Amino acid sequence: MASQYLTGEVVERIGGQIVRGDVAPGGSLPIEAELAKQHDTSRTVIREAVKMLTAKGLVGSRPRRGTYVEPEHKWNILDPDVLRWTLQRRFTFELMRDFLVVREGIEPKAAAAAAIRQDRAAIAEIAARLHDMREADEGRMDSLESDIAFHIAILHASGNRFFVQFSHVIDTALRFSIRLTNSVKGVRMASVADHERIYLAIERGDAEGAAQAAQDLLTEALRLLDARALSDREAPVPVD
Amino acid sequence: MASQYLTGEVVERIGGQIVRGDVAPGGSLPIEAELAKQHDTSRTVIREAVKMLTAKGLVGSRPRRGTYVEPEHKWNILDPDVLRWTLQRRFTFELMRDFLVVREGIEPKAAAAAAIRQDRAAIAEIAARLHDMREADEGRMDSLESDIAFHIAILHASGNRFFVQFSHVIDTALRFSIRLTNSVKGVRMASVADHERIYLAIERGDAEGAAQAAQDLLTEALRLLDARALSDREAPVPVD
DNA sequence: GATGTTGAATAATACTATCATTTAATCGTG
DNA sequence: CACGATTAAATGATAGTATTATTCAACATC
Repeated sequence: MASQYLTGEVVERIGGQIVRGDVAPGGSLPIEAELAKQHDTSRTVIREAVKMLTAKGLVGSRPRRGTYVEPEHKWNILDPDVLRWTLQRRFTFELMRDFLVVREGIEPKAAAAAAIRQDRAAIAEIAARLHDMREADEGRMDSLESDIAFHIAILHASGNRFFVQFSHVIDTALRFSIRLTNSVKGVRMASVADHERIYLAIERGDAEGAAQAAQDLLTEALRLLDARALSDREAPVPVD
Repeated sequence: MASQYLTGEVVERIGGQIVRGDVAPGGSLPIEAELAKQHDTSRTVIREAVKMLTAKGLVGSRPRRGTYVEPEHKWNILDPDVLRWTLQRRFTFELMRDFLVVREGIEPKAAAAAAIRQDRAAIAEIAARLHDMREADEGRMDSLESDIAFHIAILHASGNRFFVQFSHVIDTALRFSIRLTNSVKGVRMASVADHERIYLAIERGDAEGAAQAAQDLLTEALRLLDARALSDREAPVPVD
């Protein structure tokens, strides 16, 4: 081996394995030398990979004890990588529901903040993404990407540093969320009109209206999710 | 050097410097060999430290280009370390306000979820933390710690995996937030009674009441913060 | 003159080997 | 059986070398 971005690949593999549950929290990974053999690489690369996983809260390591998986509550699930692994390997309706509840907390607040702040450039960006969504509706653009971009644009327009940072979380999770909700046959969950309501409220500085419109969109998504969860009971693991 | 957990110290130092703004986003850090000399250690340690900072989104590195600071929007500010550095070195009323708005999004939702879920063990934990707060009020316990523990307990009682993960963020940030709001002379911002209202609503399964009580507490905190921001204009940088 | 190609310099990436330190587990004693 | 000393296993740290991607500039080509 020596494929340049090798450390990243090892992080990806081991991180994925851990999140998938190959090693239970509290359990030990093989020792560094053994991991090096398993991944056909040197101990140095393994050490650097383990350090990255440590930074994400997935593992810890002490002399003699070895490298062990941390309890789940220490995992930094808001880290884009960890979140992606989690959604890829442990996708359930329950998790999706938890995520929608978080969005209910964040997005209406962000929309309201954007309406108050009136950052013209940022609002123009939202309009542009709305335009993309219309194009996508007629097949001239990617529907998933433009939908995500619209939601991200609102977070940016809020001017709240934490909301901006949430973009990564929302971005990663929406790729799964939207794919799921859209996959319900015959139902186009998030219509362009619904999104437009949010934009218009922000544009005219109507904080409450923006929050309400964002809330409505998510309430509807939750309703659909619950309906579907009831129909195909405990049917997880799609995507990718 | 050779102080055993050296890598962590180097991460702390370099991470702190970056967040403080010693190197502007886009700018380059010294080359690995130079960093090793500066921190009086080996290149290996520097490499492992840089990898950890990479995992937190603070830096990137490519052959020939060197190690460079990523634009701020790529920083994983929800990472406990990054958040702590940010609050330690860039503490402003604006940031504090942004954080309170996030809490407004999260905590009422978590309180409502806890009221619906009715996890008796988790609710007992909230009661215990409330009890600690009363003790603290009479000087028999640490006020900051018990206040934080109370809020964290609610997040756990929500049963929402993302809210639980938020504990780290809230925990880190509250250590600064509460210290600030409490430092306003003569004003005890978060009274035990206010917290008790939240607990009682959760306990009796009143989702809306719990959300409202949590919301009220935060609204009051915001009001106080704004009032203080007006009085001692642009006066940041306390704590630690 | 604009554009594309080649090649040398450079700085990071990857690997190997070795020593130091910490600490869990074991072994001997009292 | 308790408990301190010993041992050994695993990570932590260091030094040095080989490899490779990237940049930048010189050069050729259109």
